[in-house]
This record gives sequence, structure tokens and C-alpha cells, in this order.
Amino acid sequence: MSGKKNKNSSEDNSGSGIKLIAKLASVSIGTVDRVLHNRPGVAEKTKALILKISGELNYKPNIIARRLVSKKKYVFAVLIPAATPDHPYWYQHLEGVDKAKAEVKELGVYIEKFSFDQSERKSFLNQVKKIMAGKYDGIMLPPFFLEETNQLVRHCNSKKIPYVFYDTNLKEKENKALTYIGQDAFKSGYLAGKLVSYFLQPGDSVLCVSINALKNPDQHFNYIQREEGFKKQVEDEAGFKLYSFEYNNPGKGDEKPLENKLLQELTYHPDIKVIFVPNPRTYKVAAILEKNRIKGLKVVGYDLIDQNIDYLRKGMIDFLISQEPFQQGYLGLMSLFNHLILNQKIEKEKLMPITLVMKENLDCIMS
Amino acid sequence: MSGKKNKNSSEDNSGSGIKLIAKLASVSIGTVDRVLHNRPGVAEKTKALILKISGELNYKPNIIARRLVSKKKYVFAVLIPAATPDHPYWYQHLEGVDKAKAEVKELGVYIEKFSFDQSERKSFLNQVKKIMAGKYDGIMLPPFFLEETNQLVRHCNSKKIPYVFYDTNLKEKENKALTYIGQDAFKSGYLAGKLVSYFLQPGDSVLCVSINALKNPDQHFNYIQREEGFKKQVEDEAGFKLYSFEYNNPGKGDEKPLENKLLQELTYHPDIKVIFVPNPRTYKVAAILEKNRIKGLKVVGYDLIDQNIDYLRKGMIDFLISQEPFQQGYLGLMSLFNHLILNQKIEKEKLMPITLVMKENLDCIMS
DNA sequence: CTGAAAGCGCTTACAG
DNA sequence: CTGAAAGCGCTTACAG
Repeated sequence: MSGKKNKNSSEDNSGSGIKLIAKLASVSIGTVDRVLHNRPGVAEKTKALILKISGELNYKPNIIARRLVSKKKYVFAVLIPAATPDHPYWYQHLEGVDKAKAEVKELGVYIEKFSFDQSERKSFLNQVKKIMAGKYDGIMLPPFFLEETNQLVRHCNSKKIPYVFYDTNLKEKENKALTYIGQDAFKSGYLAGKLVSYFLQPGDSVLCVSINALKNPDQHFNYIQREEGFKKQVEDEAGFKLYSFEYNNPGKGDEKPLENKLLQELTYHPDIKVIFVPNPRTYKVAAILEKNRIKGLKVVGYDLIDQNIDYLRKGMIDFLISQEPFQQGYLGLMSLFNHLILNQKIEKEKLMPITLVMKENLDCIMS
Repeated sequence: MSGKKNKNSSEDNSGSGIKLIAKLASVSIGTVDRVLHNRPGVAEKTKALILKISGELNYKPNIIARRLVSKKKYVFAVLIPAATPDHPYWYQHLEGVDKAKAEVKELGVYIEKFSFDQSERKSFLNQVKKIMAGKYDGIMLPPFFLEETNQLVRHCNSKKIPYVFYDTNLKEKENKALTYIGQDAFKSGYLAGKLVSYFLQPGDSVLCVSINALKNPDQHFNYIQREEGFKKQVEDEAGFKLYSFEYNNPGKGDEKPLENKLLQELTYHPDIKVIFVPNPRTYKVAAILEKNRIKGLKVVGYDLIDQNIDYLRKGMIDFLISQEPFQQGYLGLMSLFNHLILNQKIEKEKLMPITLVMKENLDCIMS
């Protein structure tokens, strides 16, 4: 009567997992559970036997059963720049975060968001402190500010809390991040440079306009690296002249200084045929060109934010490089989940593709 | 003693689902299960009550528990062109299929692959027949051959078996496919045309070389549409001259005729500056150019197969358009899974991004 | 150091 | 038409 299930399968498919092991080892399932979870209170001999059997059986726990019964809850903290009309880039990260949030909720994993003003170092620090004061099982952040990030990193390292970097990478010695999700910024700029070189004729030159949002411009790791990659290709390898200037604006106020500077450069250097903006403020350049009815220049920049998309549609921006912010938010959290809950091995880096977007493939990219 | 769990949560989180409903309706959980699954044998009155309560509770079944206990197995059939050194494009689909396969296996879903020779209509038909003879809960296929696909479609429609198209879309009246996963071929060609237009100077022209693999060339829906999209942009909108020829080769044998034809075109039309190949056989053109030491031409084509990647690296191919074949294989099957097992709503189309790949972003794309 | 029992939320026979 | 019971593979107290 109790023998309904034939045990003639010599397969991988080991009957009923933990129960089978218990039977073969002549112990109870409680004991098996203990050794499988490395909990104390099992005789060395028993432990060894159980490990041996579970090894031979190639035992893999049934995650479904595990999640059904487990009462353990997980909470992740996500540090994320405030998405505002001035910095809409982050809305897409937010959507990715929310998708992950919805997906893991039923599985007992909760995600808390900590928003900060990306132009304010202090605001970042405050949220870092809140996170350190709380009890989180995993943390995800864009390491915008070196000092403050290192505080958090040290805290995580000492408490063995896994953390994930996204959008911007930090290659510091203390960095033991579980993974980095985002582009290789140098390569990204290099690719932009390659594309631009295709457009140019001998004698043409290029203008790079770095429009920063931080009060502390030396902190924009990504923009700096993109510019370096771009410069390497356009100037060093393709041999075109590259002009460049920086413009610093924490988001508010008029852009008259930018306009003046830009027009001045274009007047002095009529050989400029392409303008490159290594960040999402590309639309500001397009707006100035439009306002002053300047045509015949190609504009290449970053990120599919609404303002940029408008100018891409109008033909005032030629190419945008997309970093898949949605995927960054989503995959970053899922890698914490996969690591902590599913016990999966996580790659040290998940580099986002450097996607070239033109008016014509916009809709496909966004769907 | 049995009251350990406080029931003071007036939340969405409805205690224990089916049990709570049973309690509130004063019936057993068996009866609740029946109406939730729309099985017969429940009094209309009881049914209505249970439906009402479950509605008020906003009841969502716990999929984890469901899967743990359910003995129902699902089997999907995938029709996939044989991946061979001549058609390596399909290796990547295969990997996506295998990933999906591994992921759903533990959940009681099995995936069977049916491989066919993409140059042989007959081979496709044979596999279609096998699938129709079997008992499958879901089917995925690239609808390469119209007649044969329609047979399968009619079979599926009458048996209410969901089916998914991938790689190639078919917009026939009988087509009630659950979804289509792949590019919009016309737009894809149009984008290629736009990119090419950026490279050209007035007076330049373009050559389109369509290298087919089917014995029955009129069946290449994708290639035809790409060519049309390309032509529309390059010729109609940008106003460049477009030469084109077709070359038909079912995979085997020498390419001397192709070489002769290509060299002839280039000799007659020295104004040709770009060659466009609307399919993965782009490397064949690159090989001929290399062999004959022809430089200064730009080559744009499709798909990240090894041969193409080699020439991209060498600089003999300038741009490749990627269709994310891995994702096609993976997402197509997952949409069957999500539909059938998770009861999710599926979008009618999942258009793959039209990704431009150059030597410089190759590694990021592939990782 | 070890075992026996209850239970996660559901489905599946089986018995009325 | 309806209910009571067993069980999916695991974890969690609790009792020795």
C-alpha cells in the first residue's frame, strides 16, 4: 500500500530528495536538513555519511518547496538618484527596480528605495547612513561619490552584506561588489568616436561638450571615461581635431552661458561637423542649435530620455547611445536575489550592450 | 492553541488563500478548488458565493504551491532550422531554447526540438506532421513556408493549442499566434538604409546582394522585407542609386558564380561605395573582397555568426545588425510558459531591438 | 546529538 | 453536489 511509487529509477531524479537521503542514511529528515544547512549539532560521522550520499545522489534542493515553507524574509535597499524632469534618466531605472520588486514580493523579498539628489554629495551620504543604520540583506547603489561609497562598502564588507554597483563602476581595492551592472564607459565613448569617424571627411573636426550636473564635477566617473574613450578614437586613432569644453550646471537656472560658449566655439571653428555630448544633457545642445537655426551639424549623445527622444525624432540629434537603464535596475536586484535566495553563481560584471539608437530604430528599442 | 496566528490583517494578504475562502463560504477547500478551476459539479449558488468571496479577497493562487503539488506535465514542441556550419545563425536560437528548457524543467515542463533543413520545404513539412501527430501543449516555430505553416496553424486553432512565431512573422488572416518574437524586418532594412545614407556622398551608389539559401527563393519573407525597407530609404528618400542582384545557393558548392557576378557589378559601377547583404551570408561578400584585395568599400549585413564576426574584427565588414537570436529562442518559449502555466497576459508582438554592431561594441553585445 | 510532527498552499484521488 | 484525507519537498519548532 505504501509502495505505490516504484523506486526503479536509477536516474538523477532522486525520488524525493531529502527523504531519500534520510532513508539511505538511516536517519531522520531533520538530521539531513541540519547537515544540508550546515547547522551544528550533528555527529561528524553522521554528517560525513549524509554528505557522501547527497553527493552521490547529486542532490539539488527543491527551491519551490523551500520557498513555500520558509519564513525567512529578505529586505534589499536600493540607493537611486531622484528621477526628476531634470534627471529623467532615472525613471527608467526605477521601472526596472519596480519590476524586480513585484517579481520577488511573493517570494518573501522586499525592496526599499532610498532616493537622493544626484547633485548633492550630502544627500547621498544621508541615505547611506540610513541604510547602514537599518538591517538589510543586500544593497544596490550607483557609487557616485567615492568617500561615501567607501563608508558603505566597509560596512557591508564587515557585516558580509552583498552589494551591487549599477550605472557606474568603481574599481577600488576595497571593492568586493557582488557584481557591476552597466556599461564599460571607456568603450562606450570609444564606440561613439568610431561612429563619428565614419561621418567625417579629412579636415573636419569635432566638439565635445560635457554638461555636468554635479556640483563637484570631478566626480562624474562615467562622463570622464566616455570622453577619454571618445578622444582616443577620434583624435589619436582617426586623427581628427577634437575641441572640447565643460559646462557645469546643477540643474536649475538658465543656460545662457552654455549657449554663448557653444556659439562662440562654432563661430571660431567652422570645421566642426559633429558635436558629442557624453551624457543625457544632449538635448540642451540640440535646443540651442534649433533656436539659432544652425543646421548641418551632427549631434551624438547619450540616453533615451524624453527630451532627447524629441530631438532625435525631429532630426536635431542623430544618434543616441542607450545603456538600458531598465535592465540595470532589474538585473542588479535580480542578481542579489539569485545570489542570496537561489544560491546561484553571479558573474563579476554584467556589461550592458552599447546600443546605437537612431530615429528609425527608436520604437523597437523602446518596446 | 490553534489560534497562534492572529487574523488581524485586513490586508490583501489573505491569510491562507483557498482555506480562508473555504472558511468564509462555509464549504470545504475541495469545493473552492473546483470553482476556482471551473470544474463541473458545484451548485450554482455555492459557486456564485465562492466567486464573490474570492473576488472580494482579490485572491491570487500561490503558483509555488500549485507547482509543488501539481502532477500535470506540459510538453512544448519547437520547430528549429538545423544549425550547421552553413547556417550557424541557428546555434544561438538553440542556446536560448536550451536555457528556457533548463529553466522550466524543474517545473514540470518539457521541451522537444524538431530540427529541419531550412533549404528544404519537405523537411519542414515532415516535422510539422510529426508535431501534429504528437500531443503538445504549446508550439513554437519560424513560419518559413506558408502552406505548411498554415496546416499547422489550422491544427492548432482547432485543438486550441497556443503557438508562437519567432524570427519571421506571418500576417495571414488565419494567424492567431499567441505572439511573435523577432524583428520588424521592413524597419530593420530601413534602419540599415538610414545608416548607409550617412556614409554616402552625392553621386555614390549602393549594391544590395541577396544571397539566398532556400531552394525556393520566393519564401524568404524576412530578406524580401529588409530589402524593401532598405530600398525605400536609400533610393526613395535619400536619393542614391541602388543596384541589386540575387544569388541563390542552397548551401553547398562553390561560390564562383557569386564572385564573378559581384566583381562584374563593381567593375561596371565604380560609383558603388557600400554593399548591403540582407542576411547572414554577409561574410561571403567580405571573403570575395578580401580575396580580390578590393578596399574602400563599406559592407553592412546581418547577424553575429562566427564568419561575420571574423570579418567584422578584420575590418572587412563595417556594421552588422543583430536580431538577438538567443532572446528569440528564450523569450518565445517563456511566453508559452507564462501563458499556460502562469496564466499571464502575453503581448501580441515582442519586437527585438535592431542593434547596430561594430567591431568596437562587439564584446559588450556578446557578453 | 537525533527524531517525530506540524505545516507552507495547493491538487488529487476517493468516498459519500 | 460535497467533504475529508493524503501528499508535493521542504523548514521549523519541540521533545527527548
